[in-house]
Amino acid sequence: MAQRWSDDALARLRATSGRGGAARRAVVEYLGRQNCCLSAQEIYDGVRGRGLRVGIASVYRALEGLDRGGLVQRIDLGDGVARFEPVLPGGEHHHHFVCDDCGKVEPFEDPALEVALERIAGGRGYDVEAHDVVLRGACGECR
Amino acid sequence: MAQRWSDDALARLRATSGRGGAARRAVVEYLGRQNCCLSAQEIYDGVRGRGLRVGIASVYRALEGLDRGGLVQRIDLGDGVARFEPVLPGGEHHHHFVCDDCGKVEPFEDPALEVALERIAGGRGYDVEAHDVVLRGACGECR
DNA sequence: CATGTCTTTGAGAACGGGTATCATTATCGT
DNA sequence: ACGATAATGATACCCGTTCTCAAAGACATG
Repeated sequence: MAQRWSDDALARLRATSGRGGAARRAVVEYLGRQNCCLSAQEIYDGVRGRGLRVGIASVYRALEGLDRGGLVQRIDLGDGVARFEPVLPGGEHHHHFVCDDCGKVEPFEDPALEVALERIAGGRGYDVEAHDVVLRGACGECR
Repeated sequence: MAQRWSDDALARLRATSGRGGAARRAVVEYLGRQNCCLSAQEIYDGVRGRGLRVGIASVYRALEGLDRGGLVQRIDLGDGVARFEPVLPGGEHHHHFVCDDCGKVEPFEDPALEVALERIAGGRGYDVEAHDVVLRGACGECR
């Protein structure tokens, strides 16, 4: 599935952008292997760790393209660092719990929450396209 | 009510910090007069606009103290700027809708959403103390 | 009220994530 | 293989936030 996302993302990037590139490919492949959000710096370190000489600017450029195409979700956990994670084709997605104590980030899913969010989207004059939910507190270990 | 929050916040700050200060008082009073979130820069400009010579560092210091005491909520709308708003004593609070087009920020309340969030807090191993919800899309005017 | 101690304050330097710049490199249709 | 042109990497830059430190202010005491 992750492989699937990477291939799909690369194909769509090429369709809108016209030309390929090694840095972009490295970022997409690295991102497709993860299952939760990563900061640009983490992606940069991860890709560099494989011996590829990519610039941090290229990481941001790739992420911007992915974000514009809806292939990646930008997540803000409140620490001033943007994180990114693949948007899976099925539409299912998760939210995040952040431990105030140890800083650990854990994903969670909750259908009832999604329903409540959908209702809000429909009920107001807004045209809601995305929603971010972050829970904060103490995790099981730190409690 | 706003007046009430300011007085309460100042009293509690003094209790934990031991000593008063003009900058802190100015920030708290300015913040207490608002009804939605403000950035540190907006608070700084607002206080300065009243002719008070306060430093931006003092604004951040006051906000940090208020945040530690749970008197203010830190809100991250995803644009890299932290915003702050008073936490009202009743416990009622709202979330935010951000227009991707014009950047307008509107508060909204939704009891059903709160219920869903409460359920999550209870159901997992976490000890949830706070939750942030941000909806993004096109507002009524920009649609 | 005057004094002394200790906290707060304001200005500006420092820091860090993210973006812009620009010469160089790589891609891909021809 | 060639050439037009987009992508890349290093680095300078921007801006929000934090740190530093001397000066000013607050409070207890005499």
